[in-house]
Amino acid sequence: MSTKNKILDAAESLFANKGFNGTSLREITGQADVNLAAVNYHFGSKKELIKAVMSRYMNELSPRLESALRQVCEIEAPNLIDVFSAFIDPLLSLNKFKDNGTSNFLQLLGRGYTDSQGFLRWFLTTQYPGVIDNFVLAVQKSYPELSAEEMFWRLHFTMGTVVFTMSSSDALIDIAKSDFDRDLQISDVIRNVIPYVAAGVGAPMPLKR
Amino acid sequence: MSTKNKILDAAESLFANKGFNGTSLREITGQADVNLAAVNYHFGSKKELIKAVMSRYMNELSPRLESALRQVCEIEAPNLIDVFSAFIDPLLSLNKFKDNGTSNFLQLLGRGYTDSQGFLRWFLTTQYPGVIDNFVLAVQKSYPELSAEEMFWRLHFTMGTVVFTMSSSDALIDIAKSDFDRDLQISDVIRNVIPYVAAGVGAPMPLKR
DNA sequence: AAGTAGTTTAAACAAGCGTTTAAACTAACG
DNA sequence: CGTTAGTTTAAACGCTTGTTTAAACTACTT
Repeated sequence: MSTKNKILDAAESLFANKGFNGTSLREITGQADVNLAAVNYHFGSKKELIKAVMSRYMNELSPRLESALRQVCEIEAPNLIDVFSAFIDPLLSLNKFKDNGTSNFLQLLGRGYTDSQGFLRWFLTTQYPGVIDNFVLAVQKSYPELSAEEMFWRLHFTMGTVVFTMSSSDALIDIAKSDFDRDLQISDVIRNVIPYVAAGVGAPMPLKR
Repeated sequence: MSTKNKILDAAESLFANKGFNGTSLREITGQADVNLAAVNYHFGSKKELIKAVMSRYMNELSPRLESALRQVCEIEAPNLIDVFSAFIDPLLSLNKFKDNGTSNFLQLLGRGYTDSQGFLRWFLTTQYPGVIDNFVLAVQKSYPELSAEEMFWRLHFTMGTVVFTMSSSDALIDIAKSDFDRDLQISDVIRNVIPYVAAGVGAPMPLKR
């Protein structure tokens, strides 16, 4: 395997588990078994390496997501469960693309939102706006009564639920094993969260005060 | 004001805004206008300082929360909106206790959950178990059909929603101003999130597969 | 007034960080 | 074979980190 890919793989799992700030280039190059200077040679800087790790996933994911969400919009009367279920297959397809792909990607998403002062939010909204646009369209078709303002809040809450859940999914799976004797996978976590966020976004419009 | 409190105040706002890993002792002592060595003299280490910042809030908050949740349990037929609304007054009371108290505390909670590999989860569950126990009791009384396993998941999702929302509440308030011309406060964010999490936790039990 | 416990201070410590340098190595082409 | 472009390497750079040291200062007690 190429040095570049060895770095990307090592950086990905370390970033997912310990955050961007919490992972040093020496840890990455140590786990990748390459020279320290290779990161700056191939990627220029640590920040560019972070972008490269995220891009590798987003380039795989965003066309699948956009197409799945467009399909939902073509349903005659879609509901919110349909909308959120559209995420399942594209997300799980990351596991074929790479071992632990789904889990790593979702954890990275969580890290990027809390580490590094909103840099990742800028990255996603500017580099991959198509996903967000199609998602909003699908939600609007499923719940037309939802005002733009209310939608803004609820989509943000949903982002929080998903990102936070996934960034601690390893711990959750461990607890499910010890407390309920269940052997769960990341796909089970995804399936569990869908009814929750669908109900949250679909909550009745609150009365004006 | 005492050196100790100057350090605690500076550390609190810096930790909330930049995370625990992202804040150096030199930034803290610089903003507090005290000597660098004062942190280690008064608190022993950075880790102990983090605990002290969290404890200052939890010691104020946990008795109020426990009592509010116990009151909910005494309602004849409480619903989930009652349960989550019980958090409002205790959380907002932190604003009397300190400027920006509510916002800072909730942001710190979010930081602690994602920074520092679950150290804060250990801290909260071992040091303040009474809050969690009373919360679970109140949810059970409001939604008895919810299985223990389903409850575990949904409470975790809720934690994620709240913690993530609050850790980025400053950004949210800014967006609400620019996009919808609304001047919101942290209390408005709290009131917005309650219908969402109440609906999420109250979602119908999924069919067995 | 001398002594003492508590606090503050400037300075230094060792360790880790991201990045840069320049030399060594590799492989392909003319 | 010699040259050249691409890659890897060890070493060092300058800087920041949390922590420690020992001297200076403060305020209260004997």
